[in-house]
Amino acid sequence: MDTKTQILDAAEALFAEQGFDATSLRAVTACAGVNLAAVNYHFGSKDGLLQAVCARRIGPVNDERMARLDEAESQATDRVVPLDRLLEIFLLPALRLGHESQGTSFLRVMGRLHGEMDRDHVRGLIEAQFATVKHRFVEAFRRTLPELPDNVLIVRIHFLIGSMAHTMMCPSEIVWMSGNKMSEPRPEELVTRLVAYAAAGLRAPVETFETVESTR
Amino acid sequence: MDTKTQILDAAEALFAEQGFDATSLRAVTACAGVNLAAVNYHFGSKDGLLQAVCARRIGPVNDERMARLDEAESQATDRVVPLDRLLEIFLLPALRLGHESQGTSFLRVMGRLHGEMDRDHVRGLIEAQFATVKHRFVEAFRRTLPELPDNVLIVRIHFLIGSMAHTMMCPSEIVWMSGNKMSEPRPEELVTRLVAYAAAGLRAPVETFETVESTR
DNA sequence: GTCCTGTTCAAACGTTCGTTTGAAATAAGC
DNA sequence: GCTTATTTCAAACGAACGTTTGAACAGGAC
Repeated sequence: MDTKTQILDAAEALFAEQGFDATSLRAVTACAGVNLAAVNYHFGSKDGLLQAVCARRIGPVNDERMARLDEAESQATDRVVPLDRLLEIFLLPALRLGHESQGTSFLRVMGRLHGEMDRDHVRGLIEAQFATVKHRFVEAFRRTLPELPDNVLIVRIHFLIGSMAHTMMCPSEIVWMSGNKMSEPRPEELVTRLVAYAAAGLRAPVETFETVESTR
Repeated sequence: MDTKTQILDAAEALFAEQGFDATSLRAVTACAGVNLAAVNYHFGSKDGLLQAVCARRIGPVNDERMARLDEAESQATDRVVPLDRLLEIFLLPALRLGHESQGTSFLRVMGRLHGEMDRDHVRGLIEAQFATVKHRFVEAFRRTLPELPDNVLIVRIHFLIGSMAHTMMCPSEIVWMSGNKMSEPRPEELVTRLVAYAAAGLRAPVETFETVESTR
């Protein structure tokens, strides 16, 4: 029983460091201090290991998101949750993983997987885990931003998820972009800043077109 | 001479489809219709091929960004380019690659590389290509948003780049998020929407803290 | 024609990978 | 305490990988 979690911890760390493809099962088992065959015995295959690594973290995060959303909607009138609160509910459980000792490196795994969504097994894994969360939050955003046309809302949520994924994946890029004058912000700061940034973006007036085409 | 570009085209397409690690040189050379050894002959190694694939597209994009920024700054008073114009200059050359026949798949390569920034050879490659662009645009953003503290500005630019990278990498996620009710937007529409969204986000009032901590 | 330079080719090299195997070790059931 | 079932282990398997090699081929220069 201990072997399984040892493998999961090692795999999580190594996947985060080097990516899924670049991490060999030999490296995982060596880092975990177990036999090479243990991965195939406990998880069936390397893909099965990836699935288990993800499920262990995503499940609780999405459960917390849903619970908080349920609570906020039940307290609100007409189930309309204010935008800032909605964003915080969506972002905080995910970004706060970085502070828990075990979940530190998982953020990078998730961010990385987001970038591999087009590979079939990864895509299926992600969509299965996030289908209900997506549905519930899109609905909630729609309720709190009723003036926004649906296609605009969807694209803007896509931008939001991009910022979130990018921040989860490579927060160190902030350091580089500041010319090494900043250190990596704490997750709470990132959430606060992203909530303010995305709330303003989501509330922006809907664009009138042709502003871009005319510059060509 | 033809062999080189045939390899570059094939590699670009396959890297975009499957990622760098998952693409074998045998697949590249088969797709290009050339001999396996041609890659090592013309590009030295698989990493060299990746570098060449990137350089071929990033160079012109960044050149165009710089040229447009130069032009806009010279026309503006005190070199202060309006925020919307600045965003458009930054985003359009990158996102418009998707419309050119040859560059279609390169967006995914770039987006993917953004997610692999922590692997040393990739990081070095990206930072070298983007160092001057980063510097110039951070300065330009700072001039047009002088009221924003530097650490806030940097983090918000990071959010912007996340939205851009995510949009370049997996625009099809928009289709999924809409429940297959939308089709993939054209690049011009994406730029217009992202400009409006990011401009509002960048202009948002600076956050007063403790709004998040208090909810724990 | 002869040399020289640049390019292509089939074949192989050595490594590393994910996975499998069958026996040894450990734990559990009764 | 013998018999199950479960878990570990060393070793190997076959496949796929990036890279190298050395011969074959091309086409100008002179």
